[in-house]
Amino acid sequence: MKKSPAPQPVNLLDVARAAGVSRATASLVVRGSPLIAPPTRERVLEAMKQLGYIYNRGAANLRQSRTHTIGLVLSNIANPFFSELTAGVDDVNDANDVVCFIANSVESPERQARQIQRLREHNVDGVIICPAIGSNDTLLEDLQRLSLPYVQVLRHVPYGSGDYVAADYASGIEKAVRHLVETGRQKIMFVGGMSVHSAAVARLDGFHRAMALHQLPDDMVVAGKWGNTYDEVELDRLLLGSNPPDSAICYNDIMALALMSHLQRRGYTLGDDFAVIGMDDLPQAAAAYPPLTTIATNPRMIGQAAATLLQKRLEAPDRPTERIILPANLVIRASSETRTS
Amino acid sequence: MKKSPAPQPVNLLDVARAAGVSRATASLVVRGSPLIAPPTRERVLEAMKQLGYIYNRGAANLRQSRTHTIGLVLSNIANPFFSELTAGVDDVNDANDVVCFIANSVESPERQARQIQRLREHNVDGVIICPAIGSNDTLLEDLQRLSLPYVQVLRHVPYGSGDYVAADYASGIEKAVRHLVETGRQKIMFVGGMSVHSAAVARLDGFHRAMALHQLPDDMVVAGKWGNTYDEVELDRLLLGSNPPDSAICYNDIMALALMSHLQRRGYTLGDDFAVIGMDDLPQAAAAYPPLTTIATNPRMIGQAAATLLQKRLEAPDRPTERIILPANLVIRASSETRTS
DNA sequence: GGTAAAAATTAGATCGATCTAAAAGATCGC
DNA sequence: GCGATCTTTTAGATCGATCTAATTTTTACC
Repeated sequence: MKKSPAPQPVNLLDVARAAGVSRATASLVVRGSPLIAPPTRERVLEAMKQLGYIYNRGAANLRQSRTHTIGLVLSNIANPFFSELTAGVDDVNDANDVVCFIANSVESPERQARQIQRLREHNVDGVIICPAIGSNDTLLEDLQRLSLPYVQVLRHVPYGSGDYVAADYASGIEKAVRHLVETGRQKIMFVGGMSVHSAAVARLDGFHRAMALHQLPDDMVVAGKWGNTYDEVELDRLLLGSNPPDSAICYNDIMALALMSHLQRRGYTLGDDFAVIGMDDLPQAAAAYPPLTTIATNPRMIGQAAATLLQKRLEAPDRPTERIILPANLVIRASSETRTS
Repeated sequence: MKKSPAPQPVNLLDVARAAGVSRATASLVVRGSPLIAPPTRERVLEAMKQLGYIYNRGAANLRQSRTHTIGLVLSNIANPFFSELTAGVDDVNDANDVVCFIANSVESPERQARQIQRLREHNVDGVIICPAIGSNDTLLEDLQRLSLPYVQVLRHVPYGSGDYVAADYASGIEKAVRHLVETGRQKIMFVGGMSVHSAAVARLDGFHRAMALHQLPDDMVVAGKWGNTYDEVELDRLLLGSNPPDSAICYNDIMALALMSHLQRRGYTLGDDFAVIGMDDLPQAAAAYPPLTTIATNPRMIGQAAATLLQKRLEAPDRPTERIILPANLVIRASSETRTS
C-alpha cells in the first residue's frame, strides 16, 4: 500500500470551487446561515462531504470575537470533588458546543498565574476558576488586565467581586447541627478548621453560628490541613479529655472518612457511640461502612451553574454580577443514626 | 471613573512600531530567536511591556503546524481514577507549555465521536483517549481520517493498533493471588467480572491465569456493572453457598470498598474472616477501615507517560508505535492481613 | 413589461501571527 | 579600501476563515 502524498488539507475555497460557488457562500453554509437557498446549500454540503472537509475553527477564531473555548482552572484536579464539578461543566459545554481547557494550579498562585496567561494567549472566551490558596486581588487584576471574563467557583478571593457560584456551606452546617441536636448529641466538634480560603472560613463561621444558635459550646475545633487531613494529635487530645465530644462535623467527606477510620481503630461504634457527618456527598460517602451522613454540596450542579453563568456573562458582558449560592442539604445515613435506634 | 474606550488589542505590529523595528523582528523576539541582537531584543521586550502586549497564539497557530494543544477524551471524568490520570497529564503539559482540552464521553461512542470532531476542528495536535465502552475500529478510522495523532490509555479498541499506555493488570492480579495464597487463602473470588472493554478482559484473564498457576478453582466470579457496582445477588449466593469464598480480588477500589461495606454489614471481620483486595490504590483505599490492600495502577504515572508519549509521537510522527505497560504493585494493608495475626 | 423590493450571492479586505528569501549592516583579512 | 563572510533585519506573501458592502438574481405587483 502506497503512502498517500502530502495530505494537504481541504479548505473552504476548495469546497467552494468544487460546488461552483464563492468562498463567502461556502462560509455561510458551514455556519448554517438561513440566507443560502436550499439547493445551493445541498450542493456545498455535498462538496464538503466529497472532499472530506474539516472546519478550521482556529482560522475562524481569528476573525471572530468568540472562540467557543473556556478555561477551567482548579486548585487540585485530583480531588474527586473537582472531578464531579468538571463533569458538570462539561455537560453544559457539550450542549453549547464549547470546549474546555483544564488547568491544575495545585494550590500555587504562581502556577495559576502562568496557566491563566497561557489560556489567555489561546484566546479562551473566559475562565471558571477556583482560586488557589494564597490568591489575592492580583488574581482579579490579572484577569482584568487580560480582559478575561471569569466566574469564581467554591472560593472567592478576599474582598473580590464578580460572578461567583458556591454551595451554602453555612446553612448546610446549620442543618447538620440541628440534626445532631435532635438525635441527642450535645458535644459537637468541628474537624478540619482552617482559614486558608473563603470556603474554609465559611464553614467554620457556619459552625460557630449554628452552635451559638443552639446555645452549645463551640470550642472543639480540630485544625485541618490541605483539605484532606486534620491534626490527629489534637483530635486524640479532645477524645481522651475530660469532656469528650460525642459527634463531629467534618470539613469534607475525605476528612470524615479518615475520621471514621480513626475512630473505628480506637473501638468506637459509629452512629452509636459517636456520630460523624461529612460534607460534599461524594459517591464514596454512601459506599462507606457505615454509610456516611453528609451535607450534599452538589459539585456537579455547581459546575453546571458556573458554566451556564459564564455563558450568560459572555453573551451580556455588562449584566450585573451574580452570586449563586446553591442549597446544601443534609443526607442522613447510618453514621449519625440516633443512639436509641 | 470613566470606562476605558474600546480596548482594542495590541498586536505585534504595534509593538514593532513602538520599538522601531519590523513586524518580523518583533515576531522573532517573542519566539526567543537567537538571531536577534541583544539590544534590539531589549527594546522590543520593553515595548511589549509598555503596551501590555498579549501574544495571540491562535493567530500563530494558523501558520504553524502545531498548536501546543492536545485533547484528553475520557470515558468518565467523574471517576477519581481518571482525575489522578488527568493530573498526571497536566503535569507534563505544564512543563511542555501545552494546554489540554478535556472531554467526557460518558461511555457513549456517539458523544465521543462528537467530541473528537470538535477537538479536531480546534486543531489539537493530538489526543489522549480512553475509548468509551462500545468503541470499535471506527474510532481509529475516525482518528485516521482526521489525521489526528493519538495515544490510547487504559483500554484499547479491539484489534486496535497505535500508541498505548496502561498498567500491567494481569501481573498485578497474579501478585494479589500469590499474596492471598501465602496468607492461607484458597477460595478466592473475583468481583467485577466484565468483558466490556480491554481493561476488564485483561483483569479477568489475569485472574484465571493466576488461579490456574496456583492450581486453584477459578469459577467464583461475580459480574460487575459500569465499573463501580457488582451483582449483589450473585455475591450473596456465593457467600451463603456450601463452599463460600474466603477472599476476594476486586475489579477496582470502588468495588472493593463497596464489598467491604457489604461484608461488614453481614458481620464479617475484614482481614480475619475474609480478605479483600482492590485495584488502583486510590487515596481512599488507604483511608478506609480497615485500610484496603490494593494493586496500585498508578493513574498519575499513566497520565504522565501518555502525555510524554504523545509529545514524542508529535515530534516524530513516523516513529514505531509504542505500547507502555507500567508495573502494578501490590500494596498490602490490613484488609488482607494474615489470619494468624 | 417595468420597476421596486426581497433574496441570494460575492469580491476583497481583514484578523495577527509566521515564513521565505532577500537586503542591509558589520566584521575581517589582506 | 574592497570583496567575502557573517550577522541582523525586513518586505511581502501566506495560513483559512469572516465581515462588509455591494452586486446579481428573483419575486411581486400594477
